[in-house]
Amino acid sequence: MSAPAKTSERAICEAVRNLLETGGEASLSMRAVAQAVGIRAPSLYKRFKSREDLLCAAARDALQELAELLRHPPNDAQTYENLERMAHLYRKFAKKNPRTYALIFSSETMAAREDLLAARQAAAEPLFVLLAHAVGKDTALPAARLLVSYLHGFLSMELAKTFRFGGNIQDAFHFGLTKVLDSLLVSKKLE
Amino acid sequence: MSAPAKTSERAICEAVRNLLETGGEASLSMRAVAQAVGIRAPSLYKRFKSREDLLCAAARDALQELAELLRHPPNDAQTYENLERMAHLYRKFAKKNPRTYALIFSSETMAAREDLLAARQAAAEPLFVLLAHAVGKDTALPAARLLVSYLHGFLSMELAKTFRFGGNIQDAFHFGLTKVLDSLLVSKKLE
DNA sequence: ACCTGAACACCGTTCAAGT
DNA sequence: ACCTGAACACCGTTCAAGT
Repeated sequence: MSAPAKTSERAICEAVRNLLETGGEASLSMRAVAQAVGIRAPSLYKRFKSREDLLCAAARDALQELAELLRHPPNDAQTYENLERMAHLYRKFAKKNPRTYALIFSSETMAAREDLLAARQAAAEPLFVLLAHAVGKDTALPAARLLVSYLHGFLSMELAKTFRFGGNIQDAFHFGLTKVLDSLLVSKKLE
Repeated sequence: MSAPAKTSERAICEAVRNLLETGGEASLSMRAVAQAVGIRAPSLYKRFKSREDLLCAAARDALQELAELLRHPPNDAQTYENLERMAHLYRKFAKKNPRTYALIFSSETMAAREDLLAARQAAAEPLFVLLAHAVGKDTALPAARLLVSYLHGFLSMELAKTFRFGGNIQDAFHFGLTKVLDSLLVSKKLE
């Protein structure tokens, strides 16, 4: 006879993300996660083959949420404004889920995990499409790498509290974003 | 009678960095570090009050090395060329010490550690000085934040193997760097 | 002062046993 | 099929004892 499932993969991912944001990685023991969803640690291994697998599932969950967020820009606006808007949505997501955001990019856990690389790629897709349309296929790739590098770098440093000389951080973000977009879309913007 | 010191803080930091680069964070147990310098784990606590302290010391060590590397640009060159050169030195350091580089910026361990924030600031200082000279005091801060965000973001993604669509990565780095520097120094460059 | 072995509470993971 | 308690090897850390 089947023991009824007390939880679900979905609920576990949610619990992981909540625990992570509340208490940091240190609070993410298998026992703590299990308790949060009302089971015991060994049961988690029926659904995830290791702790790393569990964290990756939570990261994938967050990446899907991010992809969703970026998927539907209002397409009546200019390319430039759409890119600007997506950048601010990206920042908003990172600031709302700082530790999950760090998890997504924690190289040690995540590099070389095919599913996660694909999920990151999917999240970056709408941005890539906009850029391809704006700068042409030839430069779309390096252009995307510039924009994504700036976004990730800024957020990474902002969340790690590396910006310590005051000044308005929001303004600094917008300043850099404008420089990056301008440098990529100069000709486009003048049309 | 004093038991003679079998090792030094210096040697321990070196061992930590070697172990880290060789085997990743997983191989960085207190027992493994101790063994690498010929002592037992409890002795490490005479010098560092916790594992986190030990990792921070290694990170500080690496940051000092980076600061040294960036400290002496040939000042007969143009500001633009100096910035370009520093950016490539920064990338070279990160690629040579990928896991140590990740450690330096691992937010969870490192945020809010005053000594590390100061060390990061010291490493960024020469870059900041060059920019202040180039764009003026008013915009030096956001300009530095843009450049540093780009550098860190690009390296962070490159080391995490996030760039998966081929294309020459070195070229992409230079492409983005040129866009960033141009957008900041347009007027300067025309002089 | 610095080093050590023994011990503590904790962790990820396995496994045989229950329903 | 899913859940469980007991057990394993490991970990960071403490401490009393050695020199």
